[in-house]
Amino acid sequence: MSEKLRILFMGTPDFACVTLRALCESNAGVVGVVTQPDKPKGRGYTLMPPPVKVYAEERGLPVYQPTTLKAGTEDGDAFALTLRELNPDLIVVVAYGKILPGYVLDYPRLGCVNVHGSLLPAYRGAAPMQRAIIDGCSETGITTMLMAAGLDTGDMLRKRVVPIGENDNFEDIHDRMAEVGAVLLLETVEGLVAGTITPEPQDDALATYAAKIEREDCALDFSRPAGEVHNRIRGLSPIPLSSAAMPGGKRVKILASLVADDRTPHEVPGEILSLDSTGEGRVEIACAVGSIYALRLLPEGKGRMSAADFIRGRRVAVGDIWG
RNA sequence: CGCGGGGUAGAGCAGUUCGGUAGCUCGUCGGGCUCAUAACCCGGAGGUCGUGAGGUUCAAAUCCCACCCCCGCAA
Repeated sequence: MSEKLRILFMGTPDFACVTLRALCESNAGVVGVVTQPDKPKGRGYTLMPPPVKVYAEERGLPVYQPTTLKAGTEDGDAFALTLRELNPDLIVVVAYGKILPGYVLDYPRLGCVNVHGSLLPAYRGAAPMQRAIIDGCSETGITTMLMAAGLDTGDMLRKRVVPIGENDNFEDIHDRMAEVGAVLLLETVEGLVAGTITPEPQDDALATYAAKIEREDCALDFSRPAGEVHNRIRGLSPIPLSSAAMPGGKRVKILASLVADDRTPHEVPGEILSLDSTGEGRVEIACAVGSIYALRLLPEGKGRMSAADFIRGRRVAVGDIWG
C-alpha cells in the first residue's frame, strides 16, 4: 500500500474490527479511530467499550468517541477540530453507527470509503446481511463505495459476491463477510490511491432497503411456509434470535433448524408433530406448508441446549401448539 | 443499585408451597431378546443437593442468613 497515506477509521462492532485489523496489519497509516461512546450493556448495566475501541487501544491508536458529530454541538465542534488536526487523506467507515455530516464527508482528499454488507443498490441500510438471509437469497456480498449524503447511495468502487448456503446463519455470513470486507477494503484503498478504480453510480431504481431488525421481526410465524420460517430462524441466529410462545406463555428461542418437509399443508400451524431425542435430537414443528426441525433451542430463563436435552427436560409434547 | 429465572448423578429436569428413605427422561457399564436395531427386557455403577466444619431443628435439597457462579429480558 502507499507510503504515507493518513487514514482515519470509523467503526464500532466486531464486523468493523476485522477491517481495522487488516488495515493496521497492512501498515497503512491509521492516524486515529472514531467509535461510539461506551454504553451500558448486559446484566447490571456495566459500561462496555465497543470492540473497535478495545482493539484500537491494544494497538496504541488514538480513540475518539464523540456523542455526536453534528456541527454546532460541543462534541461535534470538538470533532471538527480533531479532524483538522488528524488531517486524514481518507476516511474508512465500517458499521460506525452514526450519520456523517457533510463537513466530514467533504474533508478527506480521497473521500470517505464505506464497506457495506450487500451488493448495492440492493439492501441499503442497517441490517443487510440478516435481511438477505431472511429473504432466502442464495448470495449476497460486500460493496465498497464512496460515501454520499444519502443512505448508502454513494458511487460503488468494488464488489464481491458471497454465497449463502441453505443452512448458513447470520453468524456464518457475518464472519465470512467481515473477512471479505477487510480484503475488499484493502484492494479498494489501493486502487483509489493508484487511480485505477472508476466509481460507478448506483441505479436508484433498483434500490431496496434492509430495515433494522426490530422486536416484531423476531416472532416466528408458523402460518408461513417452512422455508420462510427456517430462513427467519437462521437470519436471526445467534443474535438476536427468533422465538415462539409455548403453551403456558413461556417463550422458546430457536437457534438452529432444518426444513423437514416443504410441501405438506398443515391444518394447525405451530403444532408439534414429532419428537426425536436420539443423538442431538429434533422437534418437528408444523408450518402452514411443510414443517421444520428445531435442532437447538433456548427456553426462557435457561441456557441454550440441543433438541434432545430440551425433550428430556419434558418441556414439550407432541400435540403442543407453538406460536 | 434496571427486571427476572436458575445451581439436585455425565446431560436435561422433578422434588422446596406444608422439613422426614434421592426421583424422572436419557446417557453409561454388564447381561438378555432379535436376522437386526438408535427398538424392547433385566441388572449395576454414579449425587459433598453451588459455597459456608453458617443459623433454626430430633431431623434440612426443603426454612433463615451471607457469599460465589450461570442464564433469560431489557439496553
